Amino acid sequence: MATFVNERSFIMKTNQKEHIMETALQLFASKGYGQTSIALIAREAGVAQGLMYNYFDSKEALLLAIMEQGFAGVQESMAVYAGTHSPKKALELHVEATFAQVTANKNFWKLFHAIKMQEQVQQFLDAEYAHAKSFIIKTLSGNFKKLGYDKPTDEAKLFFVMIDGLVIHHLMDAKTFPLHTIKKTIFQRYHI
Amino acid sequence: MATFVNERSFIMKTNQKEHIMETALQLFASKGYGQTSIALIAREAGVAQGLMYNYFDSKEALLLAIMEQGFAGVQESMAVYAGTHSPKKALELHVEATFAQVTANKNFWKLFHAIKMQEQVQQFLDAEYAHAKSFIIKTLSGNFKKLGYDKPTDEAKLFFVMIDGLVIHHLMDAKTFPLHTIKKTIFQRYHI
Amino acid sequence: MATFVNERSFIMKTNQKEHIMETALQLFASKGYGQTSIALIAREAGVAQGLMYNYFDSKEALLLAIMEQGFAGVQESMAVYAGTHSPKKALELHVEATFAQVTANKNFWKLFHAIKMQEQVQQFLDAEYAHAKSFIIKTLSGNFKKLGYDKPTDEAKLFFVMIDGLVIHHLMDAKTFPLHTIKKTIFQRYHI
Amino acid sequence: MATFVNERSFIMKTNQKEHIMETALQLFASKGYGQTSIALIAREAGVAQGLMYNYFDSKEALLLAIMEQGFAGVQESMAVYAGTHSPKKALELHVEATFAQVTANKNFWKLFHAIKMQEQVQQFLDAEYAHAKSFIIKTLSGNFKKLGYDKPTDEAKLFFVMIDGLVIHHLMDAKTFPLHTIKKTIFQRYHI
DNA sequence: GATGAATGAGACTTCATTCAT
DNA sequence: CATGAATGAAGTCTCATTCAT
Repeated sequence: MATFVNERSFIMKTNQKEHIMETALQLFASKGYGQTSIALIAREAGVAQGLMYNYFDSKEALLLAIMEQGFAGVQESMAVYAGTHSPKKALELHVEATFAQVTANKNFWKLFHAIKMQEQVQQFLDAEYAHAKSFIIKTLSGNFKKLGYDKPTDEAKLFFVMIDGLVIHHLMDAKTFPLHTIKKTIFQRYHI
Repeated sequence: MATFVNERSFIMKTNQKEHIMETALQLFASKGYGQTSIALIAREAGVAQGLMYNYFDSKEALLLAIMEQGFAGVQESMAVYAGTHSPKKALELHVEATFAQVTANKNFWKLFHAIKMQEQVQQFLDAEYAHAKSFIIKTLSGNFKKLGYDKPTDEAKLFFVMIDGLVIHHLMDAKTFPLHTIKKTIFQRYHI
Repeated sequence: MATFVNERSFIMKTNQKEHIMETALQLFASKGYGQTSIALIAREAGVAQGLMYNYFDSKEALLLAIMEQGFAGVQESMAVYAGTHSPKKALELHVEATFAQVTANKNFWKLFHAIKMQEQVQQFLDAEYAHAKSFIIKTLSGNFKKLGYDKPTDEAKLFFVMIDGLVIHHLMDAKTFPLHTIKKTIFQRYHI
Repeated sequence: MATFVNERSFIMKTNQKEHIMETALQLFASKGYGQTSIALIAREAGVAQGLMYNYFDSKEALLLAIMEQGFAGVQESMAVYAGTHSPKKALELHVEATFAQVTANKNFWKLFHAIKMQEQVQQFLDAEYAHAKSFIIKTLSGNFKKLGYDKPTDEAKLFFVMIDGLVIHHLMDAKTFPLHTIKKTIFQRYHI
């Protein structure tokens, strides 16, 4: 009996925190971090303003928690195709995984791309992001080398910014930039 | 005499307005629009806070003026290669002109890319930006068609997001993403 | 059996109430009443926040309870030398008892002296404090009269504020104002 | 003409800042620092809340400014009797100057004594206060030595806490502890 | 045009207190 | 009795904007 109560209250707590994070993510993504007030998040989430501070030390800590959760998703997703593959298969999986990530997590990626250019925020993103970025480029570079490309690192960078650019424009205007249609053109270009 | 005085004050005014816009652009680009206060802009520009409102109705109007000035630069730059060219030359000129624009106007493009994902701002950007975007893609598409590409519109979109992605990453990390080195890889890929 | 359980729970309760009061006193004394939150007291005492309100109606009631407990100590201590003594012995005992009180109860006296000048708090202190103060002065005055002092009431007031001043400075800086060293000078001055 | 305007606006500015400080001092002294909100100060001073922050960086900075102004008064006052005097005259002047200070500046001294026991505030008081305290005790000690007292430093400390204790009680209850009546008893005691 | 003091709405945050469990 | 999640009022502070000079 007591166990049941504890479980339920644990679930409630978790849900409440999750609920706040989801509401905040949605608002941050659509209005921007700076334009989203704590008051609005609380109102939309249907909780009192003060409750936010039971779960997060500050508005910035809330943002950080959201970002970390999002990055955790990326790492999971990257782990999927980390195994040894043929270089072509690896390129294919990178694209597929990236698109799947973005599709499943649109709000997170909108927020991420909106925020990443602001110097002040880069500090706490850099630890996680710069590392992921250089890891991806190194991996891509290895694959392009195996495929006999002339300057594999430059090819990798170009591939990376192409995927990233496509994702960014897809997030802003999904109709004009549909991932799965343009993906075919990418695969043709790289003979995947 | 009076004419001279008027001219001088006109010049002063123009210079001061320009000076404020440049100061604001630099601060917006480095700290973000929301994190830059009118007080800071005035202090950095060496003018009184109230003076801003002689030139701009509001902080948002100041941003709008900066954006419009930036877009005017783009149109000028696009006009350069608007003439009839061979499709390859046209692609080359597009890349060159874009990179030249970005290099000459780093702060504007940093600000633009930082701001473009926020729904609220998109409204007044859309009029100018969406139009430019679709114009560029249409032009690129025409060139890819002339070059015999299979799906010229998708090729154009891919080309566009690739250039854009490269520019974005260059603005964030110029050392890892040098425009002129990676440009060569682009030209090779498209046989330019 | 039931009696035993009741006794135990009664003891627990008493101890817990005492424990909360002691924790609160220590925090009030070191951080100040206003700077000490209920949350902190509960955390330091190792109990739930809500539990406080089973024992005390409010934060102010907790303070009041602490103050009353402290004053009870004073009255006990004063009872010790309330008997008939020679006037010199009475003065001596007053000093000794005061210093013993302060030494045994540093936190309470720190809190008391930090709080006593705030008008708002004086209201509920006044009932207890003003009475004690005037009682002490009256008693001292009687002793100085017996000793043949010219203006015994003024002497009593001076004696009182001297002891009080010494205690206050001792509480703030015990090294510079050691009670037992300066006590000797007092005794010499009054030929005790 | 322009000079006149400048002068007047300078005076206005100065007055406004002074006016806020005086209002704040009065409220801090009567309600306590923690119990006095910025909103109340602004309301009492008849200005907007935001204006406070044109003159003071924070509520604490406002307190600091008030304290510094108060201490400046003390130093001025101490300079008056800093010259060479007979030791008796020096003691007399110390008492007179202290009482004059307190009488002229009741609110400041109420605030000071209410605040001085709070650990957190002591940090920025210590620089100014601890120095003044030890200077006064050293000076008094010199005088008591000249007068042939046995343990001049302990005498000085006792004298100091006696004056301080009297001031504190006078500030709380001026009727029971009138400075000028009790002063006579002090002077008799020390044969001044 | 130019100044900068003044405004006031609104942001983030804290915290005593309540209440369902 | 005990918990601690939840509340909501109130506090400090920021900042775009106005206006008298």
